[in-house]
Amino acid sequence: MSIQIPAQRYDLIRGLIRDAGLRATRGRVVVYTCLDDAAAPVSHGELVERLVPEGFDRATIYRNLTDLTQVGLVRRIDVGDHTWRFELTAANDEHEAHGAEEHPHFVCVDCGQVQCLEGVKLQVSPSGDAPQSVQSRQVQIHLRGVCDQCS
Amino acid sequence: MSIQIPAQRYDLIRGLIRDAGLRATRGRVVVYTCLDDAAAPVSHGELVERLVPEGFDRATIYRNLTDLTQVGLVRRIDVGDHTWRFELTAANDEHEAHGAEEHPHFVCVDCGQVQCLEGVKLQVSPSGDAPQSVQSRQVQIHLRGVCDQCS
DNA sequence: CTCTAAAGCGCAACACAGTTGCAAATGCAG
DNA sequence: CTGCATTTGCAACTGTGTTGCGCTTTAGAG
Repeated sequence: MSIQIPAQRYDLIRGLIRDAGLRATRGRVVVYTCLDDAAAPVSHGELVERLVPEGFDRATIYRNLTDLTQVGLVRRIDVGDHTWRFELTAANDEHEAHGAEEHPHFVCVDCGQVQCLEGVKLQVSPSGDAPQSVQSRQVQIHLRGVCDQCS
Repeated sequence: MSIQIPAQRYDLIRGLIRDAGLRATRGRVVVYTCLDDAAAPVSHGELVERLVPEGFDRATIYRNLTDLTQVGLVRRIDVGDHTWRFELTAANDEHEAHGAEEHPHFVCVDCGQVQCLEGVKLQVSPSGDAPQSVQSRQVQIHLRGVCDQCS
């Protein structure tokens, strides 16, 4: 099973990568495509399994993932099993539309799905020893548990 | 700086470990004591750094941590940096430093330091779309931001 | 189209937390 | 005190993540 990408889609993705400020190499387009096709966040190991037989290198896949992460096309998460998983940020563009206020993210430790929680707020006791950044809500809030589908 | 534990405290901890169903070896008492003394969850690596010079072995420390975790004296958490951290469970914490329930942890995205947050609670709106595990508080809560020292 | 500097690639090796097999040492029940 | 199951120390290994370096490719200028 080799990697076949329709020319139109290839060029579209190529454009996304170049717009982000990276050179659009075949490796990057293929990595991006794999993430796009995946239903759930993908680990480096899974991509290696899939792409090394196609002639791509472990290190290249790794660097492409981190490069794409650095320019913001991809998000890197750790669902608790000590392996990084990657997913397109574009696919979850609603994140940006949520408005300025920081909302918590729920990560399923089983399937890795990330979900935004609008109805969950922090309640910081004034007497607390919490850092400034917590008190001023300048923090990312991650809840790790099992999602309804996986439980 | 060597490990000195007052006889009274040593025997107390020894008793806790034996009550939990484990043999109270010196290594286990020392590991437990270190966790008890720590203000924040401790990683295996940190304990190794601390205890190997005292003559303890990496593997022994590792196994003691997992043993203590298995019998419920210790809780193992993963704040997303690919290292396990260990802290005493509230049930047997004489210091009252930790509340009864599982508390949120603050992770500095700069220096990596982890801190326990006692005065921070979740507030889940009943109308929300939050998963069951969130509503029943069966989740680990992580706040990621910059700590006071790093800001 | 051709050329070139910079960016990216492949290889191989390393880093690092976590984990295990096994013989020797030790806690503890009786 | 003794026997023996548990625990330890050592050393080696796994799997994921990471990097140095010389070669190749990309993208843009000419």
